[in-house]
Amino acid sequence: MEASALSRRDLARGRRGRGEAAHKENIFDRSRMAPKTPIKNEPVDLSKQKGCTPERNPITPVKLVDRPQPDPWTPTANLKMLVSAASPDMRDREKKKELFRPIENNEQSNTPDSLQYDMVDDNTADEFEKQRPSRKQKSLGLLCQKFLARYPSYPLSTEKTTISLDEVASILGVERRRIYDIVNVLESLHLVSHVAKNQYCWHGRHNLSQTLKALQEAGELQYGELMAFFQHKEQDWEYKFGERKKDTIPESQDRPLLDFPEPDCTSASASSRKDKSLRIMSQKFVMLFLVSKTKIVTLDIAAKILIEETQDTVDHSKFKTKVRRLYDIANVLTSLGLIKKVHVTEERGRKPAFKWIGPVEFTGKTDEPRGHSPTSDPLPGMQRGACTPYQIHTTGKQRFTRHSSFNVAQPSEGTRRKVSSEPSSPHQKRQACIVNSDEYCSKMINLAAVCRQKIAEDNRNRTCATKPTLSSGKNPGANSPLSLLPVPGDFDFCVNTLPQAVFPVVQADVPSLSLQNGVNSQTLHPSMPATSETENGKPTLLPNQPFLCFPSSSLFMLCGGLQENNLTETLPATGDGGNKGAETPAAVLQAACQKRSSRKCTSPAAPADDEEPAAKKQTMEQSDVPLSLVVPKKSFESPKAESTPGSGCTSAVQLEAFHLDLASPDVPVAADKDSTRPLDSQEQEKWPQNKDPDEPSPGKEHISKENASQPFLPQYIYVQPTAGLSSCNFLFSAKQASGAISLTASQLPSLSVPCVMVPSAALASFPLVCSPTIASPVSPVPDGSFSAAASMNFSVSSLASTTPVFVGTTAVVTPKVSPTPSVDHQQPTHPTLHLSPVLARSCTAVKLDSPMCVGHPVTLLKLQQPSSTPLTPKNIRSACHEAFFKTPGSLGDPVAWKKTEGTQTRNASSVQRRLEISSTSPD
DNA sequence: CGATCCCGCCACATT
DNA sequence: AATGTGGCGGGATCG
Repeated sequence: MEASALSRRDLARGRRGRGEAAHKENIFDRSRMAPKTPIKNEPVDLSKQKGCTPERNPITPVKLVDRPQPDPWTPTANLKMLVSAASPDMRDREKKKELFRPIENNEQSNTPDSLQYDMVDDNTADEFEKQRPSRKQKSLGLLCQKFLARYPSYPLSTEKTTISLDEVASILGVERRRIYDIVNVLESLHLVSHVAKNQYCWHGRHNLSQTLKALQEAGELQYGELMAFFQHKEQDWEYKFGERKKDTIPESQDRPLLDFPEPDCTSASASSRKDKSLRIMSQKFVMLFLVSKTKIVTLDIAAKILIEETQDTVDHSKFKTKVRRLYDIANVLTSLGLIKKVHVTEERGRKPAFKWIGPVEFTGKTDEPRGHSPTSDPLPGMQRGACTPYQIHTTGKQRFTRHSSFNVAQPSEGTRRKVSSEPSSPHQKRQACIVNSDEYCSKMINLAAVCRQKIAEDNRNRTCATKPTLSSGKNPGANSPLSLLPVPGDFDFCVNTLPQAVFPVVQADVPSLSLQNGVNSQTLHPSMPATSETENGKPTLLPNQPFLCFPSSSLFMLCGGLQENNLTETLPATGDGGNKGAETPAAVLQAACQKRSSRKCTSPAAPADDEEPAAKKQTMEQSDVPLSLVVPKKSFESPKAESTPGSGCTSAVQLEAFHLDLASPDVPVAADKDSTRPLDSQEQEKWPQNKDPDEPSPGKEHISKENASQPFLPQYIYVQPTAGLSSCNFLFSAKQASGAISLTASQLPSLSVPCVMVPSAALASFPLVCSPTIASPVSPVPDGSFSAAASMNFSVSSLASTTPVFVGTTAVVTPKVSPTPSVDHQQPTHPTLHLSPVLARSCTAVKLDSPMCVGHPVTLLKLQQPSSTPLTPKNIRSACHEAFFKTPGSLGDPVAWKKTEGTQTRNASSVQRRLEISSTSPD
């Protein structure tokens, strides 16, 4: 009866026609149950639907769980009954919830809803009409509130509440589909976990802080990387990358990286859909908030970011779709009280945005790998690095096993998960994945924006380093590819040369130059394997080659010059700073770097650091501009469309590409280089490229060739590790520093190019490390993780410095050696960067195998700090961090990577993949 | 009219 | 093949 009535109404309203048929799912037909209550839910009348006559009886066996049949609605009848019974209660809740709602916009909507609800009962159909109408009542946010109302925020650990989707759907009177929307978001925050088919386990908010923290960390890292990537991308890469990426990325990596490596199950294989999943989007979205200083994220920005694609412009439709999804997510988050809707008025106008109103404490998180961070973590243990997230469950309370936390955790994942009871649900896979590398673009964007803001502020505040960046002009000398690194003097980065080569910098203190020098000095030996490792599988470092490691952010810097361009584009919109153009990039870089470095490094170690960081922080905070995230419009994207769909992001790919190159020199590399060149070229040219093209490693060769061919070559190639890999990023300077070259030439032509590895995770924390050369090629270690860790460690320890370095390609830093190289990073004076003294202090060469890198063992120079921390590979959490991003597997085996092979890029962003797929459809 | 976002088709994943 | 999941976007509502 009612149903029909309802349906009519609906129809009348014009609801979408589709409906008619629809309702397959479970709609509750409460109608039958209680005629009168139209209930909030909508009454969909199933009856008509599809032919079935629902009315048949609602009562049917409920499918609650099973839902044997297609006609769900009927089955649910039972539920309905329940519902009906409950309905009053429900209503109350709802009302209450509404109250809750405030979170969001609060006020507004409530009343109506509630009223309506009430009305419903009383009135009949007529009223119904009234009632039902509003969409609000049906809104996902309201639904979510209802949903949440059913479960305690902090359930006793003992009791594990299982949630039956069908049941809930029926109770709430909605289709199951809607419940999925809610649950997916909740799952991304670990409030629930998917236990089995239709079954979810309610965890409540116990882990929320941990989760958020993890997300924050992940977000930072990722972004950082992205940023770096971004730059690259923008610069040259775009196109090239795009292509490469395509190649590489797609397949292999995809998401695997982060995604879900779930603990056990996951094998990673499947994931197809999941990538996109709302779950992931949700996490990313949350990350945006967490990394945003302002805590405000506009929808469009978020959408852009989340559209990994990179596609620029891309489809408008896509954008729209993304936005729709974001609304869905936002509604749930709002219901959770984590965000609220706000409007940001920007240049362009007023834009819808959401502000994070949830806990931020963890924000402070430290991520540092190193030690436990100071920050207060709620959860003990967790924090360390990436691990934390995982732990979440474990940590204390929890019983819930099932789900996974972020993928990241690989480590234990399995264990944990299983723990729970679960049978195994196939579904396990799904866990939330944290972002992956994919989104570089988006991240980049964000980061850029953020950085930009920061920078701007920073600039204001401090002058020091900032600007230099891009301006390319700054140090010509510096320009050298590596030079970048050096720039900063303080920065952390250390350069070391290998035994042979040494970077003056390091030792000297000032490094800035060192890079350059280092470069020069370095010798490469022909060997090269470094790059080549890829091929082998093991990476070896080149002995002589210099390496630089720095935080991804740093990388950013490196690209700086390039970036600028890009950045500029991207950033433009933002108003804050004003920094747009050149500065921006730099700023960004700085910011990025700083942050990280500061955090990580922060520590006390470097005096200087404190200052700066603080300043930065301040700035950051201040900057709050909501917009921070604002992304430029698509600027970044546009250009390249051609390249590939995925082009934008490529970071991950790059790495692979990189590897590939080594392996097979041909192609890709060149391309990259080309692309790169442009940027740097100017400055770079100066440098002579000494390298020889001839020899050595393929990769190098390419480079060298290019160099040769082109004088400028300055570029770096950045490889992002993205996914799995370790998080290392490599930068290669296309051209080396002249000096390096020279040396090289004689010795190692092949290698001449310096590489920079940056572990993403690690990076974050520390500045850079450059090792000019590495000593032995170590075999790739099994523990890739370690390597990463190791690197990190050292870096961390050593680097106390906070300051980020900027490297602008162009501007970059001056080579100048600063007087106080080491220590004061900060001196205002420095033009650009500061080196961290620490680094300078001692760099030891360490060999790391970086897993990331493909395993080849790279030797990093370690800086010893005063305290030298041992680098054991493992120890560091940095490793964890890495892991965080990566899948375990990746970490572990370098080899695997290779296998991955072709892909190389695990990095590739899933997005890209998708894109590609779509367009191409690889699969 | 733009912002929101409900609704449910339909494809993919899993069983 | 059935069913669970959930991407996706049309188009209805809201403001």
